[in-house]
Amino acid sequence: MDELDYQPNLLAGSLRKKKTGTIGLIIPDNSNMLYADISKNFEDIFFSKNYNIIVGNSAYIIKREIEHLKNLRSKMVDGILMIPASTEGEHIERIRAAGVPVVLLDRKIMGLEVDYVLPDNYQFGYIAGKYLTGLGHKDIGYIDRFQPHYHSIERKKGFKDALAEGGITFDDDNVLEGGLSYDRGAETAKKLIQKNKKITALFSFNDINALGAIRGLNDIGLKVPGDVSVMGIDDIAISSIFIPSLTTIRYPVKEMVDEASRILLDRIKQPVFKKNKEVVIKPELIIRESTSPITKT
Amino acid sequence: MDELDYQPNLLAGSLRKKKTGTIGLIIPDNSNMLYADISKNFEDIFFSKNYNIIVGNSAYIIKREIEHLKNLRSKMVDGILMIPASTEGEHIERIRAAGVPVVLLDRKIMGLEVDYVLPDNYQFGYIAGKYLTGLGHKDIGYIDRFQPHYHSIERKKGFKDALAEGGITFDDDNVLEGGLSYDRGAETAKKLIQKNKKITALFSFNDINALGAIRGLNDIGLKVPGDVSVMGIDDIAISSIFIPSLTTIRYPVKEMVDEASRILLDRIKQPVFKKNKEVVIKPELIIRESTSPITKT
DNA sequence: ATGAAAGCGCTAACAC
DNA sequence: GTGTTAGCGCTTTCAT
Repeated sequence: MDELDYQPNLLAGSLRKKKTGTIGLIIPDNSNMLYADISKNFEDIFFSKNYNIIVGNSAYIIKREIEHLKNLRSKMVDGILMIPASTEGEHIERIRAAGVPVVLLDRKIMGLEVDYVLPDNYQFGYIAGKYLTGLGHKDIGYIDRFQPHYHSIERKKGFKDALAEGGITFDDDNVLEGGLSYDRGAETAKKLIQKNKKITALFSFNDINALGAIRGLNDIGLKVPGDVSVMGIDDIAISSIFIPSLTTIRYPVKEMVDEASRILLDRIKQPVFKKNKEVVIKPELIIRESTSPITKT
Repeated sequence: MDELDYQPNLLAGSLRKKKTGTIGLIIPDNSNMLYADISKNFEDIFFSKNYNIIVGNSAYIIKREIEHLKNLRSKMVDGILMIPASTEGEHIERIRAAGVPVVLLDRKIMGLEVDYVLPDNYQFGYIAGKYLTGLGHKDIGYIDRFQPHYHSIERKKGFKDALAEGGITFDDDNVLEGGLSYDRGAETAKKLIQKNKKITALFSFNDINALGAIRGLNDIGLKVPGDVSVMGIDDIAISSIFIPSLTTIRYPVKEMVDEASRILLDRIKQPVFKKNKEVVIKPELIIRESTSPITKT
């Protein structure tokens, strides 16, 4: 009857049970180290709970995200975790209305009522501002996201408040929208310094960008941290490896993934939609080599 | 009959058609940038062909790999791509015998007859040897994989041959098994230099390790490439970003993924198992800042 | 052409 | 407790 190597057809069982034991994960881009890390952490947790994961990269393209969502729904996944590609929420609302639990990570979509797990964006800015002013820096360049968004606005607000507490007024002239990439970081850092030679520190929207800034400063003969201190946000793997290693604020990947997994698993067990959850997790300062007390006067 | 937002249940169709439109991907560790890149490339290709991907991280643990394979088979995936976790092949043979097309990437498992897509490991070593001797280096440190394996042995052979062509005999004393990680790279580079002060160049098993080596050399006051040239293998994202940027031999990710996808898709269409394929793809030298002509005499 | 029915391989419900 | 059957939602086949 069974010839030793039998494996049940889970498809049939799933059809019957209306549970597939697979969950969907949609991220913008697996070659972004932060997202790769998030994805790996998810996989670990759900593997231990006997779930499989279908991953999809949206590439920040809303059409791809929509298509992935459709596929996942048709494949009857038990739940979905996603980092949204845009500020559009209608398609997400739809799949949730169809009864599929959805937990969003990283970004909030205004007007969309689902479960969220977010980093404390205000704190990202606040911690950086406090730390840099504590080192004596007064003229601080700020590299903002290319198109300011909900989260970047929060970060800037926190930064501004920290400066104010140190008696320093945030100078809008020291802000440049330098995008998120390494190359744009290099470029933007140079521009900022040329614009204002008094700058002794730079705070960037993310680590990759900050690393680019260090390279850019090096290229015009400025030493980090000797001449200019640089810090970023995320604490991706490169940041500790880079020379100089980067002072940064750790994106709480593990905590966020744990929390999101817990919520999703709960929703799967208990599909009654009570009040949505919104969990916000505090980040943590990681001091390394790229920052130092002010030396110029 | 259909209230606007109907989505078909693909489970039912799959059960009938014996085609799920999902394929399995097993990699050792998605937080390794090379594998993250491979995984992203696969996802892109199969998305465009209307497949979904179930990913699993084996974490180099054979038990996990076996479990993932079981799951994938039970979920009736149409095919499987994997980077094997070990040199064990029995469980892979079994799933293939059950009629699931399997393509292995990166490593060969001796005695296992499946389709393979591999980088040309001999060339990795040969190209490095040629380039370094071409720069005039004669005393070259070699950081080998922790436990030498099929691929690392090939690499060393190529390196040796290149040196021989330059009239240099490969010195086994210049070899240390320094593992694959950044930290081990730093440690091993220091040991090598202390062992043989005449070393002017270092070749490492992979980029992460080579980057660690640069850090290690820096820490004992040696400049790269001024005092010692360093090169690696892979060309991961960090390598072009690092200061100094790393001379390396590009792991042909895109070409390999393209080829593996093509083979897998073929096998899915045409499940008759003819002769297995073994495709070997040539890597490419990427010259950057971490290497320079010899200066010492 | 269009429509009815059988069946994919399981699980849950039901009968014994 | 054990054995049988109905049915999950599709696709495919067969009959009209």
